[in-house]
Amino acid sequence: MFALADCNNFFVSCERVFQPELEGRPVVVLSNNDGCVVARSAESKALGVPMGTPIFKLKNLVESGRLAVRSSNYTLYGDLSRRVMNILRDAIPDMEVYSIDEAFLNLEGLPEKEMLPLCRELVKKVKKWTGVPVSIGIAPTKTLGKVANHFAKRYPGYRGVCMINDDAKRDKALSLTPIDDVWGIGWRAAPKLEAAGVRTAADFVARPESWVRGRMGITGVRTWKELQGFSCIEEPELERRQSICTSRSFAELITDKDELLLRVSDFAGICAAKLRKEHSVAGEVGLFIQTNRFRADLPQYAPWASVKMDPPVSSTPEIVSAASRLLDSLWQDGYGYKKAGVVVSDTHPDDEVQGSLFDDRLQDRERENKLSAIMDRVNAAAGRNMLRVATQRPGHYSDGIRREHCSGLYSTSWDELLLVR
DNA sequence: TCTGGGGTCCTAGGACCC
DNA sequence: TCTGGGGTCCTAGGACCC
Repeated sequence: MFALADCNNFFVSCERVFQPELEGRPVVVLSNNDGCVVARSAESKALGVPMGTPIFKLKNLVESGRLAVRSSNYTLYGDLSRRVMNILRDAIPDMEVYSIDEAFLNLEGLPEKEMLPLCRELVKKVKKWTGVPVSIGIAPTKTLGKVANHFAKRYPGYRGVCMINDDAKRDKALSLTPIDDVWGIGWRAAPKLEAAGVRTAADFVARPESWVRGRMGITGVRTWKELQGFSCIEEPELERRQSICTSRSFAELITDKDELLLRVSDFAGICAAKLRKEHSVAGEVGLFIQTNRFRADLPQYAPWASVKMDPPVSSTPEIVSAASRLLDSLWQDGYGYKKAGVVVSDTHPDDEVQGSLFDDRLQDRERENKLSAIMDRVNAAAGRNMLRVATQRPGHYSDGIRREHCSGLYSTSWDELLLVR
């Protein structure tokens, strides 16, 4: 059996921990650059605010004081997430952290009658120790755990925990679950299924496997089996990420190449530091730049390019310089750029790098790696970007990114305290 | 004026191998 | 004139997740 622990309205709950005046009010948290709604309190859902709404569409609600707004504060959310996960891990060490606000706990070996009391205790403990409300769904597969979790969240009678542990409960739950609420059924597949008469998860499992396979491929069949209690979604063994992307939208359109280079260099530097943090190197560096796709009145341009790195690298100078060369190749005058991103991919463990036969920069490379290691140490102690490549931007990473409703640095880390203005 | 960021997996088709 | 069969690897794009 799995237990899926999922924090309720996580970003909003984090804001409320330190701003209790937000309790009981409609609240939303916005995406980076204050673009659109990425988290809603129960009260704002009740107001009918859809997920992903661009904030300008909610102007009336905000200005009339009926809706409270916060910019996203990922330092805070990351901190609280870590605390919640530690409490869960303490109880069930065999845990897979699935995202910032949810984790699968493997309950194997635990007697079934102890599952519900243990999870109820966990819900109370997380709330008491961190202030974050969490719900838990218990079931024989991950997909059913999601279903159970929905019920735990929706109906207070469950007191935060719902368990699906026999056929009768499963059938009932499936017949009450709309098909588009099922984990693994996305916005493309759901309308097609509905058009074919599949309105609930129960309708879906009633179809033959071949029908599902023909329309949705192997992934659809997996969901179909999981809903019937046959576990087939494995824990990803990947410790190392296969790609790392750092991208942002900008508050203003950027028309100056040097200005964009500062941002792109900074994104590249962040990617390099992230790579080193997980002891990886990347065999490819990519860059995309984009104009504002919502401005139909302006010319559009959104190119992508990448370059192979042989041997694979993780040093800041090398990745920044690769990104800079890519920008040279992509840049076109006459456009206003709204967003850019650096992606490093084809990652390998840094102790398994194979030297290149034609590497004429071996010595430089060794020096740059040492330099990067020193940068990491200094920046860990003295604050992010204290040491940087000259084309990286000085100042705080949120400069040039809109954050007009940001909450305080309640849980805060040293580097943010140091760099905040 | 204002529309996020960061990932994974699957599939189909082409290039290439013997 | 005839012009196989069976593989792997890579890539781009689609779909999904939070």
